[in-house]
Amino acid sequence: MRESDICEIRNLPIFADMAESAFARLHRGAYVQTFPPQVDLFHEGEASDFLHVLTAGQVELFATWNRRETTMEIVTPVSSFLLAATIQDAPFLCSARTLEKSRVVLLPSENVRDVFDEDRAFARAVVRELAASYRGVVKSSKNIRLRSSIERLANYLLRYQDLAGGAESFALPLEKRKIASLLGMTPENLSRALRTLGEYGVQNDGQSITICDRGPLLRLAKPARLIDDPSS
Amino acid sequence: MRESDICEIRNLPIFADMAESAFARLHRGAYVQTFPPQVDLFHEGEASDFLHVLTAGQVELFATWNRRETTMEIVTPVSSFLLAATIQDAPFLCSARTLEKSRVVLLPSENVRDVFDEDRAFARAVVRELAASYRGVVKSSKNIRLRSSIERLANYLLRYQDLAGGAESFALPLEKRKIASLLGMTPENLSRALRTLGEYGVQNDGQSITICDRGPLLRLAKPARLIDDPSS
DNA sequence: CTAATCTCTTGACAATTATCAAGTGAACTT
DNA sequence: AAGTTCACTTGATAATTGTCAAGAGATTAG
Repeated sequence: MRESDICEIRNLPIFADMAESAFARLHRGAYVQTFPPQVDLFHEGEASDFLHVLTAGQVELFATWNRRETTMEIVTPVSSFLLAATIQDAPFLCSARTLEKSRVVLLPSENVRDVFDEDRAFARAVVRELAASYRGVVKSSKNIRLRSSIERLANYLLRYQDLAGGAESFALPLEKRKIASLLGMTPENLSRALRTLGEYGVQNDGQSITICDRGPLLRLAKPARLIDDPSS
Repeated sequence: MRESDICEIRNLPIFADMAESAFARLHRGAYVQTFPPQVDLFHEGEASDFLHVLTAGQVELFATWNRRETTMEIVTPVSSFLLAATIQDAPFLCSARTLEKSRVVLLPSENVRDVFDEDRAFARAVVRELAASYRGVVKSSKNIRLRSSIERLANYLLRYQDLAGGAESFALPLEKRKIASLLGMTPENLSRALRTLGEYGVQNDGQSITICDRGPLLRLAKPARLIDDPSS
């Protein structure tokens, strides 16, 4: 593992506060891999021998059943993923593939479990990270259960406008078919929903979205802190 | 807090391995409450000052948005709930109400966070419990995203037949409208789905379900370890 | 440059799911 | 015992969502 990779992940909340010696034990035997786009990293059901940290690129976590597939989450740098499977030493519930050229740091799961017992700061950070992930999935579940697809889309657009600094126009961060899958709908349905949102002040051209007036969209979306705010 | 309550929760995996002194610090200032059925315990958005442990009865965790409501989980004894909110010191994402007369042990959240830092066995148990909860929500999310309502119902029935020891006939563990809400469907829809399952060997009379032949139902439900097995 | 591939869009249609209204039967209240 | 309430069921209908097919436009490979 190169010095630059070590530095990069060291600043993550999950590693930031731990002792240097514990961090060294954690990344002993770790390695880094670079993948081209559209590569499968692992498949659901496999054993999770490494905690993964994405340092560059984009990774999709998806699940399959009966020839159906759904996007569970998009991982963006710099963040860890698969913490729960690592802790439990249990098989992955999701599969993963790169969407862009990606760089992944792999920390042996055994190290994670060992150092968890030895370093309090790390233990605290791990449990906080896990609690945050848990709350993230619960929010996503509420989103799917309580809202129709057009309501989910409206909230998605508002969130990404905020992330884009509130600019009237911004680019969608993903292919539309991935957005559709993430929102639990078909690409056809997404296409039609975007047209319908024209009546609510949303203009769409390719990957570009323009929201001329947030008012109508907000009245439709009714964003709620306990569903849409990632920090609460 | 009475001696019997202390014993009861002490045997939970989350408390079983910790030192006696740590356990004592944990339940200092704890108390126990008994609630009649249909009582609201707390509402989403409120601060989580206590880790809850249900020792008797049944509690529903539900979420609301825009006058809609959905059941997120049914808590059965003996188990803890609200661990993630406790750890993060963050507001509840769900509301809770009793479905039966229930007994709840309340452990101050501050104690949980403090003892987490002091007792390794407890820290390990907390993180494992949280990881298990996380994986539970992910499975539930896969269930909702990848399956139609009748497929979810078919899997639900098969699971409860197993829990009932595999007997041909067994009683539903909840009111049908709660089952409907848990499965993300309306009561009307559940009623019709149960009729449809008649073609798959399911007989229903009130709270009683009889599955004369699991074959057809299994072919419809296609249960998967990574969605339906709570232990994997 | 051309052909092939792929995403996105649109239309027609089908399946799924929800809503509204009414009726039945059981449990509970007075 | 009679009345009330409530869960559940059923029918009719509407809304939502998915499927299939075809075509436009962009990108990529040769």
